[in-house]
Amino acid sequence: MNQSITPYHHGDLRNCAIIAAAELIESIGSYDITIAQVAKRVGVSAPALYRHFTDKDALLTAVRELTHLGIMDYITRAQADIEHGTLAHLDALGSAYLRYATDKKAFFGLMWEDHGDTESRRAEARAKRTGFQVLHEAIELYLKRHKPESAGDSLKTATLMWSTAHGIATLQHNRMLDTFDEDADADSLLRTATRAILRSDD
Amino acid sequence: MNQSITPYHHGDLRNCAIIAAAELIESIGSYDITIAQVAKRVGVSAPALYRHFTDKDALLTAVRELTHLGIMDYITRAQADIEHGTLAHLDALGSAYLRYATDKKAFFGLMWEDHGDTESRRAEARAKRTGFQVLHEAIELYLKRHKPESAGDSLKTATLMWSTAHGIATLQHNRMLDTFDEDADADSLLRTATRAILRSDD
DNA sequence: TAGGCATGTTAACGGTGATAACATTAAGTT
DNA sequence: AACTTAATGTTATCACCGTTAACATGCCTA
Repeated sequence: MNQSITPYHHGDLRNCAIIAAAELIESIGSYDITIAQVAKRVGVSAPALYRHFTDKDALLTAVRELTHLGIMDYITRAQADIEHGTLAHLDALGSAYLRYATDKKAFFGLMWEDHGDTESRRAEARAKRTGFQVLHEAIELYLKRHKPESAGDSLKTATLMWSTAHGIATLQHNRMLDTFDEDADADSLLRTATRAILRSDD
Repeated sequence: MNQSITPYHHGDLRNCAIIAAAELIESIGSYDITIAQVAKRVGVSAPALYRHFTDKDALLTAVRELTHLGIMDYITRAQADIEHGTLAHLDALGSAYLRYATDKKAFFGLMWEDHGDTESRRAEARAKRTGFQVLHEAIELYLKRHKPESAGDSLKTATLMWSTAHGIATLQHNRMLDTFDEDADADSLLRTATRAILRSDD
């Protein structure tokens, strides 16, 4: 009798709030969201969220975890059908990174945002390093095969390639690539850089 | 009689507010400042600032102009005593960019921040392109001297070099360079990239 | 010197993140 | 089955922020 359609206790508020926040961010194309907006989307009062997140940043941190999963998904798919350690493999990794930055503009911005919590920053650093490892291993494999005398530089080479990809991605994110060169194409730019850094023309 | 120490009319509120905002940003190391904070620093009520800036973003946009002047100053000083069009010249430009990013962390973040106003974005794009032109001309000169057959690629080369410098700068800004390679040195990384992109070993 | 305009003031509004005090339900104990 | 407790919701409220409105002051010009 008089059973309410939505029960008093949500049941899975934490996860639903994270997903709602992510959906909201994607739909408005910005991570400048409000606790109240998220609460409304889940159908709950705003303070209820504070039972599951210490503060707004904690919620955004949870969303950032999703973005790390998301970009790893892009990367994993990109290298699924490609022979590892080849130049095509490196191209695919870079291309996936750039594609994520443009496809998921708001998420890409969020995942590199400067935030306060030092606790979560270590966890995020670890997640990003995991992504970096994929690139590092691919480069290590490439160098061992094609330039064994440079295999010792694989870490520096990987750092440099990530930096370049990241620079291209962020400049494109700011619409600056077009400003500098209206014909600029992020993907081909990165491919050029990859070949220059590896000093390989094939 | 009864002359107030601070007159009712400030006299140069607009400029003082911009400078106060910049000082505030530098002192707290973040561009997450408050209109009230700026007003207090200038010794004026918060709404007074709205006589000179349409909103908070307009004030920050004015500060961003300062950051553009600031980085141009770094660049101009860096190339003052160096022969233009040399590899050392390009190194100096890159080094100045990286130095600004670390010396003026908050300003560097502010100048690349995503903000709303479309009007001011064009002006800022122009300011940034001015900085880019310096790099572009330096590279054009270098290529004409050392690799005349590649002189036609000067624009793409400049875009690529800026992207790399920018990527290194932003990753360092996020403390990610250390995360990837604890021995990473931004400056030497960029020098390596410069030489790879120019395919020049000297 | 009178009046107008630029530029300052205080008061107030809506929205935000966050906390407090209270309400409801689920789960465990006897 | 009934009582207790902890988890998890609610509404009320706070301080702060950006911003606007209404009013005050004082410089500049006719």
